[in-house]
Amino acid sequence: MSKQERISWQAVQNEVRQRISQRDWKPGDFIPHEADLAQELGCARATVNRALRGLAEAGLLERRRRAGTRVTLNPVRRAEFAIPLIRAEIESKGQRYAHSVCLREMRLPPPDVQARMQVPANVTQLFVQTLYLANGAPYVFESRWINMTAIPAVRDEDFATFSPNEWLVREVAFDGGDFTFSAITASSDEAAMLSCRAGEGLFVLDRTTRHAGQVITSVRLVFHPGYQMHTRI
Amino acid sequence: MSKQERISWQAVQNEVRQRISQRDWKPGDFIPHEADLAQELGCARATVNRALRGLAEAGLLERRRRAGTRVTLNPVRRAEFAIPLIRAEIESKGQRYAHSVCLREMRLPPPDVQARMQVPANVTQLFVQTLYLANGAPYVFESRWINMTAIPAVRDEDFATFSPNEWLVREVAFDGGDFTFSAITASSDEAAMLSCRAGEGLFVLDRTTRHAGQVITSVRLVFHPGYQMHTRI
DNA sequence: GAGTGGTCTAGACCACGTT
DNA sequence: ACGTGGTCTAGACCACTCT
Repeated sequence: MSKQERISWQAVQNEVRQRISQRDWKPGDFIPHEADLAQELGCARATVNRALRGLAEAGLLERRRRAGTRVTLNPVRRAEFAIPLIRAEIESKGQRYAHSVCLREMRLPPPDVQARMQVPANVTQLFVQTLYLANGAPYVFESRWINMTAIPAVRDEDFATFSPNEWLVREVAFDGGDFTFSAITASSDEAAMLSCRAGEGLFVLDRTTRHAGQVITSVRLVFHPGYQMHTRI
Repeated sequence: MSKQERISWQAVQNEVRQRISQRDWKPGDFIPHEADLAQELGCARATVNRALRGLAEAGLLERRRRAGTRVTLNPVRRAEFAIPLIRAEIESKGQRYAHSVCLREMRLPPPDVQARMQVPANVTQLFVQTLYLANGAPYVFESRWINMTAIPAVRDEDFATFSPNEWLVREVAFDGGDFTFSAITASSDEAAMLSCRAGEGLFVLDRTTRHAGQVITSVRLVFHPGYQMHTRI
């Protein structure tokens, strides 16, 4: 009797990855059908399916019913970023977290914010500006609009113990959002807030957060000079 | 006879999502075991497993053997970016693509690049600078180091028809990489390349690409002023 | 129409972490 | 130790899509 070794779906993935990597199967090629692969590798078709599905999710394969499975021609490289709480980001670097609310008032949003938030033109919303500090040094400057219609409870919140960022994460459920990353040239105001020179290049994240079809909040984060965002495939 | 309806794993996911969303199961709570859920919902345990695994991957649940499954306390928000070919990115906006190689020479990498590329200190590598254009206007300026030991075939390539970006994607397999996003203040050289003023804030992507444990290439992309990178959850 | 991936089932065994 | 999630199997049917 030959020993019966169980083939894991990870083993199948590795095998397939290798064949692709070694150009056994080239970009654009069709690879064998699930049933054939299962027989060749000595495992159930479900195991092959599990393996190939993972590779397809990773963008390495393209699968279509009836047509078959092929090696992706131009693998779209995808990078995934974790979007942590600012507090968590600072404390994970071993630095001391603090925040200070600079401004908190009801205000009429400018047209672009009205559009992003899908709110009526003549209704004021809550506008909060907050500076976040790491070891006492400016880390990121936040300008945030909060939809008062969607989140009426925010009316009585002064964000002293919980920053707008934390408060919203704790109190409100999210289910979607848009992110835009860009670079700006620091204005004198921004330079003053972040204790840097006017004219420096600053990393910016604009985020709009939704829940149940409503926009909850729209925020711009301007990071200190030298800030970096990392990820890895 | 009651009609036998098949329960899909998506249906199970929706049910679970709803119970979490309705605070039926609150953050931190343990949810029923797979076997119990399967019986309650009238499907196989494998179906429940498929559903819960997906929610765990999405960060909504935390699963541990023996301990059970609980609703994640502070769901980590994740954003996924597609990293397209520069040509594809430009052409997808309906703009005309072009590139021009400004510099191509063997050169000793500076220490930080040596470290990133894990190459010996006294070996020259290929250094290529390329400007990418959209409708004739500077789009992104690329400074790239290519590991000649790993990719000897690049010796005879002048990147006239295929840019370094495209050539490498076509000729070399990747299996990993590091990405760093940041903002810089344009130097006069960079300003000249990108036809902008010195001192402007520019969006920068540093990328190091690996294959089979070797570093293939290390590249810095400096984008034109106003460049934005979008994503959505 | 027919072939391929997508999914469900019922049962079984295993790995691992909690106790 | 023991219980829970993790996985594999063999078989079946279905959905989609290409010809």
